[in-house]
Amino acid sequence: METTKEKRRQELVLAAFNQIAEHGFEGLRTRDVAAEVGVNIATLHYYFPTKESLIRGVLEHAMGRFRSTLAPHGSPGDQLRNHLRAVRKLLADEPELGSVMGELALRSARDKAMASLMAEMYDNWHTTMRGLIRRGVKEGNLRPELDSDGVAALVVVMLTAMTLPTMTAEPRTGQAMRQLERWLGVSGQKAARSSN
Amino acid sequence: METTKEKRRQELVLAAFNQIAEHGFEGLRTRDVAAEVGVNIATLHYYFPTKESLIRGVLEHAMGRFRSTLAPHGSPGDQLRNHLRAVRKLLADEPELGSVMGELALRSARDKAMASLMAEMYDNWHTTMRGLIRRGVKEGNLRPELDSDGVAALVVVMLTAMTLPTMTAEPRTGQAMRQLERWLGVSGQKAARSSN
Amino acid sequence: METTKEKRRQELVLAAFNQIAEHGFEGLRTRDVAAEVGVNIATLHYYFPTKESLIRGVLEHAMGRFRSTLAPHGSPGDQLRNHLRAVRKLLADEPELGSVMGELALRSARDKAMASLMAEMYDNWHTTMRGLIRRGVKEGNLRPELDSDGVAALVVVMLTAMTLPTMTAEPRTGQAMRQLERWLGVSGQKAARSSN
Amino acid sequence: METTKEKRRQELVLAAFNQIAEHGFEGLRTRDVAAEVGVNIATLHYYFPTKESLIRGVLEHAMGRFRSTLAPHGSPGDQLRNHLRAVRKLLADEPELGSVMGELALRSARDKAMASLMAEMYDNWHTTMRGLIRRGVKEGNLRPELDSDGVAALVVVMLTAMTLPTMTAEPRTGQAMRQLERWLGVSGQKAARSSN
DNA sequence: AATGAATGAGAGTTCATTCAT
DNA sequence: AATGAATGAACTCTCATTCAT
Repeated sequence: METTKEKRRQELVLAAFNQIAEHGFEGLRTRDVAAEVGVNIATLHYYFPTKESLIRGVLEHAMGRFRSTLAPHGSPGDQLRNHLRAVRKLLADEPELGSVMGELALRSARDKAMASLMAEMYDNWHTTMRGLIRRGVKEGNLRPELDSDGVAALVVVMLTAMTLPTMTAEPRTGQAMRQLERWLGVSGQKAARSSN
Repeated sequence: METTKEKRRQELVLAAFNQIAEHGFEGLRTRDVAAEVGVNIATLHYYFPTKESLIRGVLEHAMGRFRSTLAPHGSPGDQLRNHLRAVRKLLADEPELGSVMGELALRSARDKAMASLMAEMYDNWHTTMRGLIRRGVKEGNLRPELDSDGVAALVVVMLTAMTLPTMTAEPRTGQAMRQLERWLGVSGQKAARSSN
Repeated sequence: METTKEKRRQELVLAAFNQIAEHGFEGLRTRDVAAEVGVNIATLHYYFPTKESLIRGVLEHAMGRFRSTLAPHGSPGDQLRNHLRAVRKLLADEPELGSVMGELALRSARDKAMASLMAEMYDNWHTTMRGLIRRGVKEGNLRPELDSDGVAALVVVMLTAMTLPTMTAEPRTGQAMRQLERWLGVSGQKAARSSN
Repeated sequence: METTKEKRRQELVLAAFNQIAEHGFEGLRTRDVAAEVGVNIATLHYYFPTKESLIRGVLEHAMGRFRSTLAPHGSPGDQLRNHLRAVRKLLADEPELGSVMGELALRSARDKAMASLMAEMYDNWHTTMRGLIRRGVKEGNLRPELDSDGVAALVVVMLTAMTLPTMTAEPRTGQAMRQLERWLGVSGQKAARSSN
């Protein structure tokens, strides 16, 4: 059954994800991954012929976790603020996601295939942010003087930085986020009707 | 000779640094480190009894590379801008430094001793930035509305993000940096007399 | 198949036994053990996770070799004499057993787990001997003046001494054994109906 | 100075002796020996070119420790009893001596040079014991029916057995010794006037 | 679809020994 | 007479991968 097969693959990817979160790539052992799922090491290789292919699966999974942080509801300003907060909440709720993304980011420096996947993701992200800012400025709910490219870049960099475990430590991240919101002019409460 | 011994230790640390930059912790092999220096693997263990102690040496070295980026010359605003630029230049000139710091940051999540060293460094950094901003505001060469803690946090986070190899890719970093300078109000050229 | 697995374990234990007999613990190399069986070193570790666990296997095997030397047939005097001779024959036929027991005895001084196993074995042995002597005296086929505890101790010590390779050298051992039999009063020929 | 040199050699031998007693040959490390004396490992090699030569030194030292256990005073029976007790006392006072002799005995199985030294020692010992017994029997202070060769062999075997750490554990050794004395007819107190 | 058994290649670490000083 | 520095050769143990079943 296709479904069963896909399910097992997913289990293995999740287990690998957890292992990377806990021990880093340095400590990733295929045997431990198999053990966490409760299958034989040879079974893992049945689904993922090489360790590398398993890691590819983890990358896809990790990137997918961020897809929900961009909800197309409300004004551009709202969307921007909500995105910032959603990312922050996601990393607070699943700190492992930060570690794993960090590991993947570092690894991409040595892995061309991975690098191009990540570059593509970052480009999309940057473009989305820039579009949001432009529309926000045009529609009047973001400060008019904002340089859309610069701000988009800063937002992406900031959010990425937060994936680093070193950074996750409060209160620094919170302070930095609030300052960013202030500068963006989206710092209002919850469903912000903020107009500046 | 003390010097000779210290020199060899330094050679080994540098070689390890390079290996980490190139292959990550995942691919760090003591044998390759020794080979890069041109000594036997047993010689490496003569200077660093364990791989772990060698890594500790790399951490110290990497942190030391950043010490020169804070020069106590000029107004607080100048110092702040110069620091931003010095860090960026350092990472541009030595991209390996970014990778290695990233690797160390990730590793610190699993290594208590390393974590406390890094935490200490970040605290000092934050405090220094905050002091600079406060004095800049008081002396009138930084915008008066700046929240020193928030901005200091944002600066630290931003600069840290730049160590990630994924981020190093232009043009994003440059754009983000310029935007930050603009918000800080230190974006003037060279010896900035910037008054905003 | 359970049998196959147990068989391979046994092969490895036997090979380790031989290596210890030939080279002592000092010269025991896991690689040589694996090679003697004709398997890869990793295979050895598949069956015995550590060298220590392999040694434990050797200890059990060696102790097991002695179990057959106590046959519950005949009068206590017969049993005693037959035991003496069986041990001596065993050591004569398998001199390696002596070396290995010697090595194990020495090692037990530094290995608590091993020490307690050996202590238990010696206690059982002593108790068995004492029981034999007591019954022999009571039933009248051993000299009445024998102190069961002292004699049991002496027998155990004597037989143990014979495991030392230095001692194995004839004619000393034979002479000592005959003298012991004489004192015990069990020196008759073969199926001894000895009455003294 | 010859004396100084000899002294240092002796220090090293003693340290090696201690190390063997504590860790066996298996755990004998030249570096630890040098460290115990407080000299550099290269210095050890200046006095003993190879580990083997150092071990030879330990063998000589250990054998020498037994020389005092044979005092030519009193009747043959006295001498015999005193010898038994002196050996037992020596091993009780210096249990390390037992371990080391055991280690040496086992090693001699693999070391021809060592084997011949030990064989020679045992031959001398046996001969001495036999002479003592013969004279004791002739002079009437040892039982007349004793077979000098058998008894000498048994005595030597018994005393050797006591060097094994497994055997050192009371009360077995004491019981065995007393039984031996009883059979020999030398079990009287102190300066025994025993005539049987 | 799943596994037990096996392995080649290599990992970090150790150790007796050497040599220039 | 003594040492710091260096090394070759091993050592135990690990790991991703394979394959017959």
